[in-house]
Amino acid sequence: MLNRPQSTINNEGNNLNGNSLFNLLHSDDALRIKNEKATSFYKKNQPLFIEGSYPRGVFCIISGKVKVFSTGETGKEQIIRIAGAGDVVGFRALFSEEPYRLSATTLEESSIFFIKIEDFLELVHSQPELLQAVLRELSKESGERADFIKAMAQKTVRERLAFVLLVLESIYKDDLINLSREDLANFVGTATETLIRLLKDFKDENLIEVQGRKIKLIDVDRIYQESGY
Amino acid sequence: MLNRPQSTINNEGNNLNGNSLFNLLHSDDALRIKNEKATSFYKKNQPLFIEGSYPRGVFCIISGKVKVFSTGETGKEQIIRIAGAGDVVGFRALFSEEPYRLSATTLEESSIFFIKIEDFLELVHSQPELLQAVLRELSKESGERADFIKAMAQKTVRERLAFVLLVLESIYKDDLINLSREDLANFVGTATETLIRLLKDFKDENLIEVQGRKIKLIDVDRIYQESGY
DNA sequence: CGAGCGATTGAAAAGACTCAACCACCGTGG
DNA sequence: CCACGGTGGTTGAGTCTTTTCAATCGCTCG
Repeated sequence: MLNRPQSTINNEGNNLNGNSLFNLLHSDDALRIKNEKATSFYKKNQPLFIEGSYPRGVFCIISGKVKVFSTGETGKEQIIRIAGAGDVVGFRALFSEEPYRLSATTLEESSIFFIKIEDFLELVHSQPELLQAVLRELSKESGERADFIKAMAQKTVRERLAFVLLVLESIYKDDLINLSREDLANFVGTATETLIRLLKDFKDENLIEVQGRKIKLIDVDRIYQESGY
Repeated sequence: MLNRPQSTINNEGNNLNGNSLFNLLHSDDALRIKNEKATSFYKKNQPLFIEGSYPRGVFCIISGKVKVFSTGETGKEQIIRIAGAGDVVGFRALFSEEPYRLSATTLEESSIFFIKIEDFLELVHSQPELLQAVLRELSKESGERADFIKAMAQKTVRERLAFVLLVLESIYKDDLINLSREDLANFVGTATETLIRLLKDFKDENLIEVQGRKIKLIDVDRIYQESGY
């Protein structure tokens, strides 16, 4: 069996075990009670935070999807991560004493609970497992980003698309991948037109099926091969 | 005055204040005594650690330069970071319970002290400031890497070269930048030939001066403009 | 129905890479 | 002391991927 990059860029890997950041936060009783009220519903395309502003807390995604991105000088977004249910977003900036470098926006209706910065930091410093989880998550993120840098520098657009499709599959799980062509292009790091042409190639080669804007992976093994890993 | 990206990719910013990871480690008396013996001299091109192996500790660079990189399927290296005196290398993997994703190799004769993983972790968990520094450093690294991803995806090679030259200047400080053309290309994320041609352009435009393999920045402000930030 | 946005296609241009050859420098060994 | 070989640096030319720009299409919404 191929060793697919399921734990890369997104952090699905952690969601399965109880020690993930999300699970530790979510299973905290006091916090949960507090958060019965703190859980909010977000419509599509609502921002959680914006590049340059200062962090006020962390966001735990109960359901829905969020894109985390940075906007270039030309206005083009580079998506760094797509987060889904069980992911925690926006905790990096809490420790760096800097404003956010990235923005986060919902991609679909989402249910998200918010933990205030004071509460979060207090928890982190009072629960060793939580601290451990934060350190692990941060480290993992940093490592994955190094891989991403290499991919951007050395891989072709086609290879990156294959890779991104696999990552997205692990985030969308049973659902079909459902992203605008532009967002998909901004994740792969290419022009929208190039992305569309490559998607068509993939379809012609029976690697994927396309249903409107939705994408279904047909031949995962071959897509993996195409990703060049 | 332009706001140059001095604190990006490398971590020079921290070296000036006493709370940097390096300073906290270096000023720890017990550790320092222990490390009188643990400080080693490395020749040029000696590896500190290699992608895929398991971490045994962290490396504090007293003097010299180290490249941190990942090797692609084709054998081409992508340099993620160049570390110099006052930098700490190899601590990310300690917290992620993974093998190293990156390799590190000296670029010149270096003097480096090594802290064993047990000692390091014990210190981190007994000294709040040190923990704080680790969290800050990890966060900063992750944020910088997000920027790097965007640069790779959206900027031209020329812009990236300008940017990398500024970063390198902050690492080489008073010295001239002294890297092989290949390493420079692998940092910028381009082919060696392309890099050489662009360097020539920069020279013709009086942005830099070239002395053998060494590079001197002449017009920093204009280089900054060229970087597209 | 018309406006507007996202998706798609085509054609041309540009940026960057590859390949191949050549040069320059340097240390080695005869 | 000098020829030799090797490595890193440089140049040229051709190719290819990817981008850009322009135009069209299809659909939804007011």
